Amino acid sequence: MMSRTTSHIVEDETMAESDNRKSFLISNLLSADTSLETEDDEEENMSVNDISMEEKIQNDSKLHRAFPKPTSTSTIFPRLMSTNDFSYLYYLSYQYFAMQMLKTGQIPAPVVTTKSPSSSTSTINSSSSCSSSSPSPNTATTTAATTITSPATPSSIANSRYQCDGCSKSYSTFGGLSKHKQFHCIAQIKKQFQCKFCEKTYNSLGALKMHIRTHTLPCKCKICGKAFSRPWLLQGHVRTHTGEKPFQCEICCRAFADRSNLRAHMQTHSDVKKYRCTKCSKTFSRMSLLNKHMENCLQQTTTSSNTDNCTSTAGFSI
DNA sequence: CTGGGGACGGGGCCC
DNA sequence: CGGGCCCCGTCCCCA
Repeated sequence: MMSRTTSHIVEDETMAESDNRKSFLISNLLSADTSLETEDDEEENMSVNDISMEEKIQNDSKLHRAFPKPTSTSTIFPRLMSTNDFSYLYYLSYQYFAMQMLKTGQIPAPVVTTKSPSSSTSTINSSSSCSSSSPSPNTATTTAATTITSPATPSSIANSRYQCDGCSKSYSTFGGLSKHKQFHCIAQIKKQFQCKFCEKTYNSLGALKMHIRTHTLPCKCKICGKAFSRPWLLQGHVRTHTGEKPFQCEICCRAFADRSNLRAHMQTHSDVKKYRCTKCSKTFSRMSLLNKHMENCLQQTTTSSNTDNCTSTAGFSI
């Protein structure tokens, strides 16, 4: 809930009055928010819509009565940092603040950072601020907590942009940046699924969890204690103890404990192997055999000043 | 050196 | 979302 002591907007009001004001703001601005929706969906073309939005805010007398102008940056920033559960007001206040910066030429603080997720009651919901269809403050998402890098020089104020620290794309509104980071920025999305044990990143949580198993090795053999990342790997290992070979060659009836090894074995029954050297057309049942062959083939071609065939193609074909 | 088997790793897909 | 499975691949060893 909003703190009475930290809010400059509702410090003299009851919470009921605050809710009424919130509803008033939202209902009066949803019409103007059409441009914001367009902006969020069309990330690269936002400047025109932003100007339209700013003009609407600036010229809306109802808005000014409900949301009085701050008098200086010293009164703006504490409110921005503490208005934690009313993201729509936060968005509007920041828009208003940006306009004042444009007008006065004042230099804003270098960095304005939202509260960290550790303080759950003070997390600013930036995602709902850019979603006009659901302005509820209860839809806060920690992924939308972002760092806002403000322009550093007075000359750049005129081109006030919010830059993504993941891919360096810039946006003219905080809402546009928030939505970009939450849904579109590959760098930001990948950051969410980065392995804590190594540098690998994944597009999904499931893939990351699967990878993490290669570090934690949760499957241990009861016989020898060796650990594996997946149960079926352990299952295959246990076969080395039991001697079980469930995969049988249909041609020679030889049995294997591993399906991949049976597949490799099946290559031995084929006249034309799967992996072929593009230099001499010799075929091999395994990639490793082809690689070994190509090393020798490369040496031969090196001596004959033809070094490009086997290595450049480095290929295999069926 | 070559060919083949054994053991294992890891990403992706499906249920 | 997690487990099972498939597929591709690598490394090592041996005949």
